[in-house]
Amino acid sequence: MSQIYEKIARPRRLPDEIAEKLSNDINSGALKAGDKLPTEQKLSLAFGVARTVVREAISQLKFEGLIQSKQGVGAFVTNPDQKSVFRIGSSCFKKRKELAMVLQLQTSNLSASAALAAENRTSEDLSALTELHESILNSPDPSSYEITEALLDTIRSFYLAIAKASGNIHFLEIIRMIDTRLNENLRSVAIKNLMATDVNLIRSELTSIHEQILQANSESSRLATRSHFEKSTERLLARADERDV
Amino acid sequence: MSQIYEKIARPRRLPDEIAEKLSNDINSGALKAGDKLPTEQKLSLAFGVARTVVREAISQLKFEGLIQSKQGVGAFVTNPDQKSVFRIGSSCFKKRKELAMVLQLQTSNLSASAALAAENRTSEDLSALTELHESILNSPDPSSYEITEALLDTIRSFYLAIAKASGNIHFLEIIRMIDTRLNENLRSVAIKNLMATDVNLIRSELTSIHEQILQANSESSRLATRSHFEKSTERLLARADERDV
DNA sequence: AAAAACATGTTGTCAGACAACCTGTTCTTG
DNA sequence: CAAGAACAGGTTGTCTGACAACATGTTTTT
Repeated sequence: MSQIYEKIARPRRLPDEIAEKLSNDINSGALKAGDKLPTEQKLSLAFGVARTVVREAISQLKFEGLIQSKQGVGAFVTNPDQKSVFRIGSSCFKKRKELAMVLQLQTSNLSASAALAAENRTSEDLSALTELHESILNSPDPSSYEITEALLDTIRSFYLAIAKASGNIHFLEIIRMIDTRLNENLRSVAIKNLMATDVNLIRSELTSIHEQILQANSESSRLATRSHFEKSTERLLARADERDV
Repeated sequence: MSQIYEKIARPRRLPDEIAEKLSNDINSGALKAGDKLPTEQKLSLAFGVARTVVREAISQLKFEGLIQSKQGVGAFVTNPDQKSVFRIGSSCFKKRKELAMVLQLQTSNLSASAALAAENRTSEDLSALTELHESILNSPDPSSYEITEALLDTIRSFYLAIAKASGNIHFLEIIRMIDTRLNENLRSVAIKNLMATDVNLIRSELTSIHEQILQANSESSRLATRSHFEKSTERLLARADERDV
């Protein structure tokens, strides 16, 4: 969020590529639950890589819960309800409809966080929220790209502060994860969208959220947050409709 | 859900052990964001295992987003806000308060799913929901452990059917994941709790959810689901208070 | 002084070997 | 003949050593 010029274009490693191919085969149904994977030797031959590479790939998928392996027998695709992690793939930001699903998820979790925050917020949470809120109110109107970028990050921090104030670590973690993925895939769209929006509208929506959490009004916090996110989603999707995404 | 006698006591593999140790060091703060991990050679020496084992462990943590590595330089702990997966560890079911957090998360996501389900349900979704609902209504009252077990699984399937009917794959996946973890860690408590509860109460709550989704009433579905889950949580926590968890 | 070459350390990949384990087959033994 | 033991083959788990690819700091050359 703070550092700039990061994360661009790291070269893909072989294990990652293979893990993705296997993962796709599983998700696409080419490999069904209970199926036995080809042996590591066959896979390494088929992909033309060393067995260690295949093993690292399988190790990742085991960690994710997609695969279980038994020594001396083989590796098997597990039932989908044995997955032990939740992740959002990069492919989920391609189409407008898929993007909408991710935003629905974020909306749901942040609304619930806001409701909990109204009940559980500590004084540190409150001062953090207030500080970010003031910063948003006092920020210059988005004219340049850079200014808008800073505003966006402040708003994102405000969201995360709500998640933290909920007192529920799981909400913080999942919201943070989704925020990260959204930022990775949609940052430029979000910024352009923000530049084309009436910022005072957003300010008033966020003020309402802040106000309700401040007053420890759980249900109102939930509704204000949901309302804000649903509007934000509409704005973003309208924008995403026109262009790159 | 259907198969019995599973999942007990598989021997831990070395990479998993090492991944967990490193993961703990990161979560406990012994390794902070930006820190450089010891080299693979030093780690393999320190743990007394081969470098391939260390590499598999690191590969898992990279996959999780906890670590980034640069060829020729080293491996580094990433900021917590770069994690690309969401997972709930087994430690989150130990204490009553931690369990409550997991249940809050499930409540939030299932409520949102129900609201979406009321809008997006297909006819297949409806028949699946109706069938499960009828099955719950007609189920014998929980007397024996086995009967209660079957009822619990039917109710769980009903929840998952709601998630599926939302039409949002992410809700289905995260709800399924949480359900799996809850079932792994709390199944026996949940069954005993169900045996000690007035099942007609639960039946009427679920009927209300079913009814509202059937009538495509989004907000009522949301509220009915939240209400049901909050009551369920209370019942379960009261029970968990007394005993094993 | 700047650029090129080199040295060193680290991760990424490769190849081969053996250990641990599972399964089915064959052999032994009662 | 049947039950158990021994064996054989295949697969995953671990180990070892080597080299390639890359980054960084040092030395040498121009």
